[in-house]
Amino acid sequence: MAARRRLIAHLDMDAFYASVELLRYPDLRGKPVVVAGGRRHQPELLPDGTRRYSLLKDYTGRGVITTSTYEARAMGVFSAMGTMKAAALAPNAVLLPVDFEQYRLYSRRFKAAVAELAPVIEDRGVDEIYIDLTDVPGAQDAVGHDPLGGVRALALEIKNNVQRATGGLTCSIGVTPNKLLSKLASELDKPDGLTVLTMDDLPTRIWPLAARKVNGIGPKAAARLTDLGIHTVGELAQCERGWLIEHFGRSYGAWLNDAAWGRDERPLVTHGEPVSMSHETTFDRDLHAKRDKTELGEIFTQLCAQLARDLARKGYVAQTIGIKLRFDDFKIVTRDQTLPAPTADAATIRRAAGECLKRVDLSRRLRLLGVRGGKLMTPGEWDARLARAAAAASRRPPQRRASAPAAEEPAAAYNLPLFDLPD
DNA sequence: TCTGGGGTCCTAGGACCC
DNA sequence: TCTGGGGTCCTAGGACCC
Repeated sequence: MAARRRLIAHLDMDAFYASVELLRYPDLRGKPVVVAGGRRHQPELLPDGTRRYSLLKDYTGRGVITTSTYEARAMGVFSAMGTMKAAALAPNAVLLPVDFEQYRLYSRRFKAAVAELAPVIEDRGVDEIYIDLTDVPGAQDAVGHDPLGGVRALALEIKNNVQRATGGLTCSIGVTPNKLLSKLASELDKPDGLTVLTMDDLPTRIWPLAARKVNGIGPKAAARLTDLGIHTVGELAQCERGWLIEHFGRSYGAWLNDAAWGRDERPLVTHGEPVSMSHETTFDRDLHAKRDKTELGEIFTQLCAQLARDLARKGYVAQTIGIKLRFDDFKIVTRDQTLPAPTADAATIRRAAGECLKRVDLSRRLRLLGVRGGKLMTPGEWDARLARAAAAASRRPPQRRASAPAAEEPAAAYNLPLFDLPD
């Protein structure tokens, strides 16, 4: 009896946002299409029933490309690229606005389709998931001379189910013994791909890849590796563990060594509570705290109101309120403040965020402003915490009891925030 | 042609308590 | 009076990911 092997899949939807858009605009199929932020490029329905689309060359603004179709990618247009730069490369590509509601709808559909066949799923965002196939019936079976035939058939079935449930969307799947390798494998045969690897395939399939492809090696680490003469995963694997630890620290150095050798025992995380919620916006032009005070104040208040709405809608309160600023030189500054009690109230959030803002030097012009709520909990969790604290206090001698924090300080205790609330 | 918005996790220093 | 650890929370920044 062969030992059970760990079978972890990574499923990645192909050009997800763009593909969802093509479902409702089938006339765009085969054309270079990009999805990018902004509301000013909604397709226009003409009297004769046809649509007029915005083109990339008509775009002005500071947005970036969110997704592009494979036709647009062939012209050098990729996600995270500045939209103005993309327009220079593909001026006649069709430009569509993002519609997260629609993507979330299709996200739920494809995940449900996977769950019908394999219920152990880790959510990794709107367009990708990990799936544990280890204990799915048939996954461990050999088919003919192929010891991985069973899992190959299962993965194909998952792909078909996704396509059927979404009206034709394709995905790419990698199956390997762990999450790290599967994430790499799912990219090897994109789009509409399936790649099944074992540890034996490491030297031929993984080691030739750029180190930057590894999930966890970002632009900074990749640049440092390049400076050290390391470009591929294979070159990284040839580095001594101790040498990597010297250069990258105990934790990250050891991880780099493990990653290059395909070692990763992380389990799937099938549930999770949010840690923070935030809203931020990049202005059309850089704003100055004094000269553009009114405009900034309105945006600031709106961001707080949006955060409050989101918290309430999802049933959370936040005890830490923070702000994020990006200056015209792209430097980012954050400030935050933990409140005596959590809140989802717009005015309370606004007041706390205003306090944070007063601790920042605002002589430079601002490019971005954001508001964040952290230390999230449900109102019930907070009540339970208060009850526990009260019970503990009653068990202590009275002279040692700490004075309970005021639920909310009187408004007069706060100085006027720099960006005044409009009346 | 400059670079979005939503997140998570890690590190590190200082405060504060035992 | 001096010294010292451990543990936890708060804050700021930064890397990374989708």
